Amino acid sequence: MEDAAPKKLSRIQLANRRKIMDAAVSVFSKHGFRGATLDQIADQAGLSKPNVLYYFDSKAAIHVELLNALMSEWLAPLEVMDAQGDPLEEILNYIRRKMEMSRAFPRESRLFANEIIQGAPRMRPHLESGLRPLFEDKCRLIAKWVDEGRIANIDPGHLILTIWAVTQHYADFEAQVHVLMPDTQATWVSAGAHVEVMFRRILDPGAGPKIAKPGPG
Amino acid sequence: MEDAAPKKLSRIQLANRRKIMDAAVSVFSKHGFRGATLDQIADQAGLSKPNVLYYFDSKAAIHVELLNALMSEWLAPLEVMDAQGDPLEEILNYIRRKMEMSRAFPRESRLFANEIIQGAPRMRPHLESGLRPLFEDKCRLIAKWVDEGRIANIDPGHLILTIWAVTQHYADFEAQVHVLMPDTQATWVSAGAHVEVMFRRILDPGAGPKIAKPGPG
DNA sequence: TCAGTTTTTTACCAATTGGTAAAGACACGA
DNA sequence: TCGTGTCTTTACCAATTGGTAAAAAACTGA
Repeated sequence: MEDAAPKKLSRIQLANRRKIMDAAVSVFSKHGFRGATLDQIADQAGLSKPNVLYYFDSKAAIHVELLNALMSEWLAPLEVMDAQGDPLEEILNYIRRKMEMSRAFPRESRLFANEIIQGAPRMRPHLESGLRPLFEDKCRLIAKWVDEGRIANIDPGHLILTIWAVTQHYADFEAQVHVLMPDTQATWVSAGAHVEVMFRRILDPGAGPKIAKPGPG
Repeated sequence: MEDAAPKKLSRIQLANRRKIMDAAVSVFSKHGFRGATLDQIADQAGLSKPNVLYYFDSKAAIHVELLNALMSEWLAPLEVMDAQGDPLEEILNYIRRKMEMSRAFPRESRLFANEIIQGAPRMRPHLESGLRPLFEDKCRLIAKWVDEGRIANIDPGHLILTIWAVTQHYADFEAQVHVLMPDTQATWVSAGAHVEVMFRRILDPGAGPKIAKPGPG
């Protein structure tokens, strides 16, 4: 119903909404939803607070619009994982894309991380309806590859969680990583090499089935 | 100077301070520092707000005392990693301890995660002085094991980061994990098996040096 | 140019926030 | 029993918070 009006946005509206969204990514990712304030967002966007509220109904509205807008972008790399391709390369390409996203969009990664850590109060419906079907779909695909012996035996769900954990860690925990590895640029390079080597070892079917798989038949 | 007074704490003081700390873990881990309020902490502790401030100077004081008190507990599993033991078992035991901590103390894990994600504004000194030396020490140990060929060739620093990322992910992103794997108990069991298999594959020296190591000599 | 619309600013709230002052209730040894 | 120190409550702030009303300004097409 409220989606029925396809009102065109003027040049100014578009520009200001983008300014606000960009500022909101910074502020929400740095303080979480409760810790972020409209004044901070308005400041960073270069607008007055009432002016921000002229474009968005409320602080919560900014937050959900941000999450919704970013969700599909965030899931895109997983969506392109293709049943027709070479299993190892498909998974490694997914990992490479996720690493690149962590490097290029750390604020966005931390925005999601904040929301999830704090219990996903505003995003759970989206997780159920958007993330879960995709997750289950790709789990089935990976399980098939495992069954066919094209990658090593591994739990598909936990594999995906592990990929998220490792790749997003470099963005979400940047502050800590930076303390331990001060040369940021070198860290990203070596991190890329590390995850590549690591997941090759995990997925290489040549290593043979170390764990008996209680498969059908 | 302020540490010079070893004032004994009465039974009541001890009990109430513990109540406050426990409540603070819950509130800070759920909302981050900025998003948490003294009223929430007081409520959850079953005390009035001024009474909470009778035991702690300020909201910030509670937060830093929490982080400081938990820091050493959190690092303990890494400290016990022993140069004398079997490399693979030492590392796997560390991983098992970290998994157990994530399972048993997810709030504490999220408390740290919030602080780090938000830039570690109140914890950076501790990271520099407490975490970094330990991290570097264990990196040297792992590097030695790699040099001796007792585990597979891998970047020690990134290995440790990966262990943190994977183990803490199950606690920090519990809300998301729960959406994707609703049976919480089964998830912890399968997760334990998964990380064990995974890191065995990563570290098994039998796999041979897949990457040329530009070592000395 | 000018009426009509969109955008921005100014001036406000009421509620919540972290924190204080001071009086009152309590504990406990002499 | 009393007095002294510990603990708790009540009653407050001043600042910040998310949000509103309405006037002012800027832009628009004719």
